[in-house]
Amino acid sequence: MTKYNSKTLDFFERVYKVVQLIPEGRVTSYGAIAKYLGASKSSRIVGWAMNASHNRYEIPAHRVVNRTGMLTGKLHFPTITMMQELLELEGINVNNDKVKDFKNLFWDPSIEIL
DNA sequence: CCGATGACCATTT
DNA sequence: AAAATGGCCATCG
Repeated sequence: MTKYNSKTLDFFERVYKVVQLIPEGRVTSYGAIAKYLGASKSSRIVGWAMNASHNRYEIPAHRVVNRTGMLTGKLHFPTITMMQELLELEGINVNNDKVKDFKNLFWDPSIEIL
């Protein structure tokens, strides 16, 4: 598949690490992850990392949404309904591709991780 | 090498 | 307050 530079791979792995730390029933945003990694302006690259996460480890990408709580990445899943189903399995209510109580369920790594 | 695109976000108008 | 614009950085044609 696509080849990546060692630097990029390092950044990707850091992203995966944070994503894997997200507790069940909680969600976070691309920007929050980028911020935690010290690259608050590189939220787009976090999205790329998630795109590449398919070939990497088992990443709970369904717990990562954009800052408004919308399931923007659901189109990249094997099936467009999988993301929502996975979230609902964890007790997260999804309405019209948006996470309900997103503000309350939001998990900020830079705050929750010491 | 250059221009366009993107699972985004913050600022400006 | 809603909509447009810019920035950011890696990937692709």
